[in-house]
Amino acid sequence: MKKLVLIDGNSIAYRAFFALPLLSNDKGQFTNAVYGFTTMLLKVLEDEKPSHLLVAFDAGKSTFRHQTYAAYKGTRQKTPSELSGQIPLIHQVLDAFSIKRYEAKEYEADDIIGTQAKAAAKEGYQVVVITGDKDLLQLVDDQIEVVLTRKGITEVDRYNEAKIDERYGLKPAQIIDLKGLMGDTSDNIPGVPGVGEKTALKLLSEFHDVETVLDSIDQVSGKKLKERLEEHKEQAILSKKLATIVTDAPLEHSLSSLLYNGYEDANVIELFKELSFNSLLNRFSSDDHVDAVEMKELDYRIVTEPTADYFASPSAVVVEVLDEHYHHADIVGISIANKNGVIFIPTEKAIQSEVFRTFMKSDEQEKWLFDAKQAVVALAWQGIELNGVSFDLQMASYLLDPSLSSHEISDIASRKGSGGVQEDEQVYGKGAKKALPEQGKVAEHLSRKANVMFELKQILEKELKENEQLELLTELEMPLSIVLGKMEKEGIKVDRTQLKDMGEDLSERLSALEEKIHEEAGESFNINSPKQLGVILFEKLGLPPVKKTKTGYSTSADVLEKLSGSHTIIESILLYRQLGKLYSTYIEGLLKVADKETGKVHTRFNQALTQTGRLSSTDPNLQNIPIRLEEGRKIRKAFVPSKENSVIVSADYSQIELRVLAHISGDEGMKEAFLKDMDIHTKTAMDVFHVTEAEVTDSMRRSAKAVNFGIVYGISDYGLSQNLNITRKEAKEFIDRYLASYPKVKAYMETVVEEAKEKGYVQTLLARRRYLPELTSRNFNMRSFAERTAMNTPIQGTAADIIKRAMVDMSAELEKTTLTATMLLQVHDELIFEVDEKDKDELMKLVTQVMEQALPLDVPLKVDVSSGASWYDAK
DNA sequence: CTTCCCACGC
DNA sequence: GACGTACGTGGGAAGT
Repeated sequence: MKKLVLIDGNSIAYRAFFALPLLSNDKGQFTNAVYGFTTMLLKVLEDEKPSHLLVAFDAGKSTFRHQTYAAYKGTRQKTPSELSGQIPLIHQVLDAFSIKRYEAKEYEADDIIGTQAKAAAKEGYQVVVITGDKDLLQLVDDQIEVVLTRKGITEVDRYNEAKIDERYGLKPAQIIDLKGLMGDTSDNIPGVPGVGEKTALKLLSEFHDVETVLDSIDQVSGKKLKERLEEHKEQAILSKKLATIVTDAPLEHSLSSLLYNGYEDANVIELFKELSFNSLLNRFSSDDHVDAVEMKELDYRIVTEPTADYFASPSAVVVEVLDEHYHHADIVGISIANKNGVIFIPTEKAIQSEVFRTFMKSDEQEKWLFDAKQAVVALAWQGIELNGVSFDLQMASYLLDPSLSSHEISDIASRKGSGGVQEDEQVYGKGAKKALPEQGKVAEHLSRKANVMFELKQILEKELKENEQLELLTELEMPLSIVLGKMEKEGIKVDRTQLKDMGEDLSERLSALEEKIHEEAGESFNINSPKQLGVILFEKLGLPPVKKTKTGYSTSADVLEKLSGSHTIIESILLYRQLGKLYSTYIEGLLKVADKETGKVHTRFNQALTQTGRLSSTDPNLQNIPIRLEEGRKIRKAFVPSKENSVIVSADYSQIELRVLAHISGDEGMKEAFLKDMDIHTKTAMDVFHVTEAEVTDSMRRSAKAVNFGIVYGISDYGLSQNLNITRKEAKEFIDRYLASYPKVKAYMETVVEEAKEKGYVQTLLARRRYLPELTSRNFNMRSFAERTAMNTPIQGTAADIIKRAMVDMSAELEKTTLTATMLLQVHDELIFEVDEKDKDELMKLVTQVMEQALPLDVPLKVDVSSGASWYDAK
């Protein structure tokens, strides 16, 4: 299908200019309209996938309309110079995208579009017009659609004939009659005074068009209206003529010349850099479109018998693991780049090579990697030790800006202008189609990666230094990744038999419950389907729907809890959900990933993902094993020591975030709580409600706890109101009282937002950064969210820094001692170990000491530690 | 294969 | 006053 997209250049530029704040690049050029136009353009290319494309511009000067009607566009304000200066830049963007643009002296963009649209439709094309100008709706027919910007530039409405009928009750051709009657102030088209949209639509529904209206004035109801129509007859005809888009303007190009063949990435990247469109560069480079970056020749050698002269210090080393589940995964191959050149070694040859193994093991031979943890773990499973990692490109990229969606080598490369590396997805494919290409292609791809890493290391290291983040990388995250790698490889043992037993019990109870629920509902249905459940509850049983989701009734737990008591089915459903979750996610889920022989699960900690600096855990996620409800907590009984005579030890920080807040803000009241080791929620209740410790009621403590919780996670007054089931106003008052009780916390909250606005980012005690461009957003929500994030991230992020440092320290301590103890897991503020019983007491003492001393604050850090035969018992 | 809803942890 | 509201991972349903 041939598809022509016509873009109204001036109209979109104009919209973009007013929709976005007045941005400028480092050369002082204003770029907001260019930016908005470009985002729209990218969206159109992606959504519409045009085979033919044209952007039309107004030539400016005098068109036939001015000659017809001198006052045409007479009231329009002169285009602001900040915008007109951007038009040539928009032209440059189009040139970079190899998109044809056009302007004609005597005609407006509308007329070019009208002419082109009708001509193309005649040839059988599907046509889409992109504009902000409603006038163009008149072009719509069964082959032509008009996409109108609604608010800003991203929100659009798509008009076909049906949609126009729905909106106006008119045929597309009647749009000009509408304009003829009501006029258009922005173009200074007069229309008939006193006739607005309502009256015009009424007249048109009765008489169809301007001419018929004017011929039938005597039939029009309303004396005043009759007079006006009579008086402004000619003006109405003229107005209609002005609003009519020309569809037979002379065009100097053929339709086939609008054929769109895509663009050269390099051209676009170059221009985006010039314009400082960094965010687009990111998005752009992660897109998998059209032509690949042109590649320079790279000299590399496939080596099957590595000799010492191929290795040097430092070397960039690529250890390619195709499966993201890198435990037990095959290594595709290895590439090494250094001063002696670039080589590729097939995996089996590398594993057999003594000289390679020695090189990898050596502490002295410096190696730069991308995701060192993955390499360490994958190699360890192959019996190869990796030491001497002195730079990790992925970690570096993450620390420089955790918000970037990709820290892939190819993306970092194109971001930094190095190019020359294909996306992994382009080389290997994705999903079911993922496969290994011939060795030559793999060798080249890996070699290019290694080669570019050599260059990128210098660039990112320099940026880290400028940010004073190099130490964070080399002294914290990189040592930590080695520690995490060991923990992942070690794994934690789950008792499969116990899980199966629990599973059988659950499964029986679930069947019984299912039967009961179907009985209570009076029919059988899928309880796991929110859609079906909603119909049963709110239609069949007639319960009041409390909340709606985008797609129907909400059946979430908090909704059901509000309904509990109104029908016995509710409680059954809540229990069914609870048990169902346990069964599918935790019993089945864990059994699926537990090694059949060893019973161990080997999670992967993602160290380069969260915006706050925390870790995350996948396959399985061991950071969300149930604890709150006893039923679920029992799952933890299945997590047991892997060795004989050993126990599980759990050590968790008590209130680490609030301690960090007390330290950062320096608030005396809050510090006092921790210096005196008081219960923080009780202390908060005392301070907020101005009562003595003895007077604090359960409800007061619960509210205080919810506010403390809110502070730690950066929730809004709305979030707090939901938590406490109170009104938003009450929640806000509560927060205000809290801040009044802790004045330095209030001051901190204010200054941190101010500073973040100035600098563009917030940071933790150990210089972890998070950029918050939304702080200057005009959208209240986005701005508020950014403000809460600014307050919260230094707190949560510093807590993450602290436990990370404790892990690195603890690992070093364990290596120094003869304790038979292994670190197994981290759950944000908790560390889990396995230890021989004889060393239990010593380990508990050591871990407490290390964790409490990890980072000295103005208040003490407190660690609760306990042990038991399973994770459940270590409480 | 993707999106939505829901639920678990900190 | 509207806006739609901590960070993650994963399972099942349902729509493409």
